[in-house]
Amino acid sequence: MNFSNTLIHWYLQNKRDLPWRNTVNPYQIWLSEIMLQQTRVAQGLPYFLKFIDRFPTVFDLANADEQEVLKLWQGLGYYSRARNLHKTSQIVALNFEGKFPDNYNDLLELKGIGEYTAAAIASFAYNENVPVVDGNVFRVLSRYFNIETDIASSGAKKEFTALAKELLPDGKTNLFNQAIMEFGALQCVPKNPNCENCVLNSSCLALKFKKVSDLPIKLKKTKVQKRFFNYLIFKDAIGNTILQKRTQKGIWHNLYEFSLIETLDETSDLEVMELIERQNFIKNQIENIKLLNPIKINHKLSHQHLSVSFWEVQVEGKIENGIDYKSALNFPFPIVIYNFISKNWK
DNA sequence: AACGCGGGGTA
DNA sequence: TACCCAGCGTT
Repeated sequence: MNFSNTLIHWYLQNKRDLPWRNTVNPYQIWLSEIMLQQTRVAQGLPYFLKFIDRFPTVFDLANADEQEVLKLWQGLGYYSRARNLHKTSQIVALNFEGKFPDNYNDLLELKGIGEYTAAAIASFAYNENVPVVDGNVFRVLSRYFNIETDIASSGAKKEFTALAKELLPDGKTNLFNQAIMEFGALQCVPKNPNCENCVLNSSCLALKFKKVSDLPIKLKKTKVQKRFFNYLIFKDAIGNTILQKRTQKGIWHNLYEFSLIETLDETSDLEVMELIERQNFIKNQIENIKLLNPIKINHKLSHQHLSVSFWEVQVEGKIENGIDYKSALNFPFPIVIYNFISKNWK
C-alpha cells in the first residue's frame, strides 16, 4: 500500500472522535479551524463546545457584541482570531446570507482565513482537491521523504504544498488531509515518536537514515522580551474599582485590565509604591497601598515573559465611573489577570 | 521576508 | 528550558 492509502487506513482505525468531524457544516468547521490555529485539540475543544452552544449559527455570532465574543475566547490566546472571527461572521451573515464561500479561493478572501484554513474548510466541507499544510504536515512529509528544507524559510510552504498535492488520492482529499494531520498529532509527534510501532516505518527515510529527531529543520528562533507589569487594583469606599480597555497595538488588544504601571526592569516594591503615589490615575486621595502578591507572577507568552504584580490601592470616597466586582467579571481579561482576581478578589 | 501575537503541554 | 501546537495579518 502506498503512503497516502496507508495513512488513510491508519486514520480510520486511530482517529479521535471530535465534534467537528461529525459534520460538513462549514460554520462549525470554520469555527473549529480558527480555534485550532496554533492550538492543541485538547485546549480548543471546550471553547468549541461553548461557542456552538452560545452561537449555534453564524447569525448568532454576527449579532453578538465583540466583547462577548472575546469573553468566551478568554484564555485561548491569539485574540486577533476572535476579532477576525466576529468580523467574518458579520460578512457571511450580512453579505452572503449566512452561506460560507464554497471554494478555496473565495474562502481565502475572508479575515482570519489563510492558506491552511481555506484548504481545510474547502476540503472538509466541500471535498475540494486542495492539500492542507500545517505543522503536522511539515513534520510528517519532511521525515518520511527526508526533506531538509528549513520549514521557516520562505519557499518551504510552496515546496511542501506541491508535494502534498501530488500525494492527494483521487476523490479522497478530505480523508487524506485529516489523516496526515492526525498522524502527525498522534503518531509522528515532535519528540520521541514511537517509530517501532508505526505503519510507515518500513519506508520512512528519516528513520532509515536515523534523522527522525533532526527533522523537520526549523532555523528561526524566537527571541523573548522581558516585561514588568504592576497592576493597581483601586478600591473605593464602596468596593468599586477601575478597569480600562487595551486599545493600543500589541498584546491583548481590546481586552481589559487594571491601571497599569510598566517598568523597564525589576523595580523594587518601594519604588513602585512611590510611583503609585506620584502618578495621578484618579482624583481620589490614596489611603493605603498593599502589594497583594509578594512573589511575582511569571506569565509566559511565546514572545514575552511577563513579571506581574498586583497592588491594592484603597482610596477615599467613590471612584468616578467605578465598577463593581460582579460587573467586572463580565469583561474579557488576559487569563493572568482573570486567574488572579477570581482567586483573590471577592 | 520578517515579525508580532497566547496559553498550555511535553521532554 | 526550549520547542511545539489544525497560522494569520501586518510591515
